[in-house]
Amino acid sequence: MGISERKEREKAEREQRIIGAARMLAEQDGWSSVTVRRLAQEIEYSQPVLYAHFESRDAIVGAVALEGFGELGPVLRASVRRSASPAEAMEDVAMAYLEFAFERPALYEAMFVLPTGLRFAKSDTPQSLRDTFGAMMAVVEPFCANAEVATEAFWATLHGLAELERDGRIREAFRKERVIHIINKLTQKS
Amino acid sequence: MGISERKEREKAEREQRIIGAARMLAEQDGWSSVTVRRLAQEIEYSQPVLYAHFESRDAIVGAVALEGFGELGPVLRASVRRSASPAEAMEDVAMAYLEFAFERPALYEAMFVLPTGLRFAKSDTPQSLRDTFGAMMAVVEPFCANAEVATEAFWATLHGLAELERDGRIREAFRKERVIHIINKLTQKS
DNA sequence: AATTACATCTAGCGATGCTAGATTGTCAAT
DNA sequence: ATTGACAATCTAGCATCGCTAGATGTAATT
Repeated sequence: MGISERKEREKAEREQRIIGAARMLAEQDGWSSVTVRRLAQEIEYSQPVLYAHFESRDAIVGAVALEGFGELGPVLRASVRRSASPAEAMEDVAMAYLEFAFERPALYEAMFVLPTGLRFAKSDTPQSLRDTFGAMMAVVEPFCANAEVATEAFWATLHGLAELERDGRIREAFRKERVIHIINKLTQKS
Repeated sequence: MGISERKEREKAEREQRIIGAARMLAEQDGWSSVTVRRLAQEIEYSQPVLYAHFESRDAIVGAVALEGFGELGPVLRASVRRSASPAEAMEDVAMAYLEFAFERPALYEAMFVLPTGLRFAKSDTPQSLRDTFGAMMAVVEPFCANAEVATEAFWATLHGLAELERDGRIREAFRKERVIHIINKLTQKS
């Protein structure tokens, strides 16, 4: 039965090519230019083939988002300097989060702005996203009684900073100042 | 020369009807169902007429956003309880901001998520948006040295809370807890 | 060899945003 | 009053989008 396995392998490969093409095109020309036709052309198949892999265009965006979730957690963990104080660790994570958002704007957009058909409220939250949340909680915990609530708030702050800066509502030049200010406040005991 | 004035008046009126229809349809069925054809039908004109008023569909979204900016500032100012302490004032503004976002999700989306073609970084920021920023700065100022940076951070936090809660990434039930936690931190002196 | 099942494509549907060109209506000048 | 110019408005259509039904070719099964 090596044949069906080969087919499965090929299918998985093709699926990855779709996701890769979508991500590349999005990062290059923005998500609006990621069309099903363009993707089909990129993987050298006709359009209906894409629908054998994904239910809709949104689902493709979702697959890219999922890839992003798989990367963000490790990036955050790796960002913490060795022998950093708890407050420094928090600052490292904050800066790393923002750099992630600005260096891969299309990926970040897929993860947090575009409709992807992914569900989060329930238990079907992808493990990689749970990990990301965990990475943030690790640096928030030392300073807060209710770590979960505090992490949600921390995350929201970072997301807001990323979004408002991305479309020019707050001044790019003051990114570091804002982070310093916030970390300073959040690491006060109360 | 009353004629041309009447025409101008009628044109302004029609423009307002377009904006109103867009806002209503968006709040009712989401922005994706606000199409130029639907709007034309709503105001009982053909589609090209809309392009005599707005350069593109995005510009219509922008006009709705602008209307929203005109409302958010006053809402925030009015939210501060009489004889509230500085910390309480900050909490009032935070809660009012979130309630604004959740009670008029489509309006908020137009203001802060959708592409609108509006510019913000420069001096052409609409006055109403400056006012909104001012309303937030007023409650942040007592607690921070660099009020501008602190306000940007505060605003970002609120925006992040609104966005993450809107698509189910953080728990709706803990909204108040998150706000309390944040206000508690931000109002510590440092 | 005939038939079934599967993989893939061609062609097209109903939308979308937007626009060129025809058509109507409204005034001013003769 | 008639005509002509100008502005307002509409009809009709383009290119593109996401998506899919039905045709076509290919491989596996009987």
